[in-house]
Amino acid sequence: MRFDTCDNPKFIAGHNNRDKIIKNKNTMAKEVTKRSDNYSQWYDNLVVKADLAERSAVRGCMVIKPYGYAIWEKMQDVLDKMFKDTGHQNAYFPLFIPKSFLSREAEHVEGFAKECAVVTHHRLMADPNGNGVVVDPSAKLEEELIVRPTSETIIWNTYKNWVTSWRDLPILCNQWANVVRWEMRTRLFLRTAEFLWQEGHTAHATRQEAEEETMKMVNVYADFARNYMAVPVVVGHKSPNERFAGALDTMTIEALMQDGKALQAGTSHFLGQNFAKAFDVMFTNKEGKQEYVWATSWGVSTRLMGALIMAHGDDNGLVLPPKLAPIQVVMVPITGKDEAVNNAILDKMDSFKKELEAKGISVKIDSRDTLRPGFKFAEWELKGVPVRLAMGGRDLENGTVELARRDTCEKSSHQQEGIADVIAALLDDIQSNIYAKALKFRDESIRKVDTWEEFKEEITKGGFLLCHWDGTPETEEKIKEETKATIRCIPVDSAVCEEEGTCIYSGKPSSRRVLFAISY
RNA sequence: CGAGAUGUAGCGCAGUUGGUAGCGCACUACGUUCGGGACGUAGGGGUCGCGUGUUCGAGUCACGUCAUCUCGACCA
Repeated sequence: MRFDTCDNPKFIAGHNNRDKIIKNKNTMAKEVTKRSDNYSQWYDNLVVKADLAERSAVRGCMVIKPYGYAIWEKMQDVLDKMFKDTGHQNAYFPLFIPKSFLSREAEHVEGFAKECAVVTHHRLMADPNGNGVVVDPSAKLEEELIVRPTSETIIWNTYKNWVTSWRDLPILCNQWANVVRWEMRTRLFLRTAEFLWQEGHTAHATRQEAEEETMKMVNVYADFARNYMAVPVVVGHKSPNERFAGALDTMTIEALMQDGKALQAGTSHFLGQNFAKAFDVMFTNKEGKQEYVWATSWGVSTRLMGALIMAHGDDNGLVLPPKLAPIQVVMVPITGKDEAVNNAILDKMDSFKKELEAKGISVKIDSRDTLRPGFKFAEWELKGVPVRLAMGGRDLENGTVELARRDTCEKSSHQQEGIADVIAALLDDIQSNIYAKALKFRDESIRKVDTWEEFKEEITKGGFLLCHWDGTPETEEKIKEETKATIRCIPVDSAVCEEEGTCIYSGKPSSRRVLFAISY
């Protein structure tokens, strides 16, 4: 485990009342847990304190607050464009699925049955005993409805009517939706009973085309994670044990969190003809023969929010990559008694704001006059705003401003002239810096391990272990039982993986290494 | 569903051998402040999770119940 702290002593130095600062530091220490003390608590704490989300009155369900939702919306905007650029269209399918649909595909039902919410009645009535309302027994549904845990079944039942000829293919649809999976234990963003996601569902005439689609979309996710979230990911295939229920192959992007645990951040499934057969979706091919359609599905969820928080956050709060930050620059005026000076500062800030907005940079001027600057600094750091600009009476005289970057907490003084260009460059630099930092951490956390003894020791330290595996589900299961570690993926892309060796657990021969970790 | 813990103001907590509820933060008003989480003064806010019992009297004791959290099993 490793944490980079950002406890800059400059924040304290020079203040004329050290006792007060220390007192306040203590107060904060109580409020915000440090990562090294308790990583889970730090995470939960941060999600709430940074105003991203909170627990709701409904068991296992969260309220995503405006600031958190704004980040999700930015993610949606980028992903939606990427989907459309790769030829997909949005559509919407029902929240409810007839219960019988779920059982059409045997593995699928087995995978999801345990976590489905079921609608049994369509009406309530006043309780005859006077205790509020009860279900109206006469309103029992003929066929019960499942609240979708994922939409393959309802969608493939629909696609049946959309496809008759090879000319109708491919179908490339995506939907933005909520789904419900009744989990035993929940954590904000990482695992909630209801969550938001997108699910792409495509239908193809050939196996090859569907396999290419599966690969294409996992690469879209990897691209998004790396270039927008600034989170490095490993792309690979899931082992049969970890595969999506009903898929022939599941591809995944795996990210590493700062506590050394892995997080599955997105998946893309090659479904073969399983759902086409279950829902009887056939087409006439160019040769005039009847054939089952080939399918894929792929999704990312609000879990990405969790990945974002855990990949970059520090003991001062959230650290947002500029490309996804709802507010990229916050301006804090340092005001005093002189109203003329205060107004001049705010006027300057307004002009900076216009310049920045012309460059497509989002800016907030924090002109709340009942709060002191120090409080605002701390608050915007907690919320992860990439760049802060502060300006007071002295700056006004000198023609300068102070810039602070969230990723390193470094402060610097700049001339007002050309400040928009400086900030634009700084945002780019922050984006690449936090990626570089996360990449360095991730790369340093990948180790090759060749003996079982070493494996048991190393896995407790967190990170990814590259090991030989004999390819059997039994061995994977044993390793999981003894160490809690699972195969996160069989990496597609790594030259280091492809070498002969012997399975770490069984000693049987293996032709390539796979990636193990303890995961969320 | 197995093991453990906790429910007292919006949040975090204290509350002694049972005697009628308090602290910090937050909140409201006014004033002084404002370059790293300000200070003063004055305020407001509670079915002590719920129920039953013991008692003259229950936040406190007993039994029951509900909820939440942590750790397991399950999962994007």
